[in-house]
Amino acid sequence: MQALAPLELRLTGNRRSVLAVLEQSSRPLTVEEVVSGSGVPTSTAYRNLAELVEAGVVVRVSGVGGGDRHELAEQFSQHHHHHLVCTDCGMVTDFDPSPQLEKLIDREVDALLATSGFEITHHVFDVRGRCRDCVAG
Amino acid sequence: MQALAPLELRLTGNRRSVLAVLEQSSRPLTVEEVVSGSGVPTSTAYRNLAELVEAGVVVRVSGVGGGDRHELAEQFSQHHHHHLVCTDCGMVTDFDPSPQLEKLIDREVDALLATSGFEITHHVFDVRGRCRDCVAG
DNA sequence: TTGCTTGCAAATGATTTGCACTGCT
DNA sequence: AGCAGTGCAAATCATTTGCAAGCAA
Repeated sequence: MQALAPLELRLTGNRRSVLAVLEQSSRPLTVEEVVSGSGVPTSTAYRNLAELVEAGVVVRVSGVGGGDRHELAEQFSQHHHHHLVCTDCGMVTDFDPSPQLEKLIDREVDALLATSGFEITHHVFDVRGRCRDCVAG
Repeated sequence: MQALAPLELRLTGNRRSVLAVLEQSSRPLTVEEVVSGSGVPTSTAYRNLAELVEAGVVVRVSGVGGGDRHELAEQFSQHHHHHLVCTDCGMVTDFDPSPQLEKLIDREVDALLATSGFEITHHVFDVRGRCRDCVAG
């Protein structure tokens, strides 16, 4: 993770820890999960995550209650993906989209770009439902 | 809006007001907007919105900070649609998806249904960027 | 009448901030 | 050295809840 160098952020031990936790996760994490996974104090975790989001290294994923979740921006993680969100417990899992769907989405986004006046940066395709555990429990 | 009859919710003046505000809006509203638009006290607005979400009449849309937004469920509003979210000011606008995209999304969702163990209820396709005002401002 | 609803104020829980201290570069 | 970064505790903000009084069915 060399991402911080070109930005105005020092690569401190705390930030290293926060990024390491996000890097090792296959799903977006809540602040609480980042704190317990990294050992970084809560207030610093909030501050670091906010800075990293601001810098574009991390993205906030809004789940369903229980606070926002965070993951590495796609350019710093392995690949483009989408989210499977449990509307019951709030758990978020990553999944890969089909190339065909992505292509069509890109086309749709281009059309919106032309008509909406929005400066479009990215898209979110979330699928929602109840996860295996919640269905069972 | 006859939606409440079959549910276990009384059609009170407050709920009527809350639903009226949502009905008249072309975009999802924050709790604060619902409160100022309906005159219903904040605590009651929160309670009503939660009940309506529970009953499936209203859906919560997670924007970008500034609290969740709410809109009528698609079966009670005009049509299926998606959201254009401004990552700067949090504004959410509705837009119509292409039928072609919807078809492909449905197919993708079917595939996930088979592999994920999730009981899938619906999908969210959001496009994010900066709105005309924020780009200008 | 009956019990769901309401409104206020107090409680909660997540997130933010002031400030003095620490440690990166 | 110099200033960004840190940690604690206090402050803030959205949201939730207890409880007595009000209203729909």
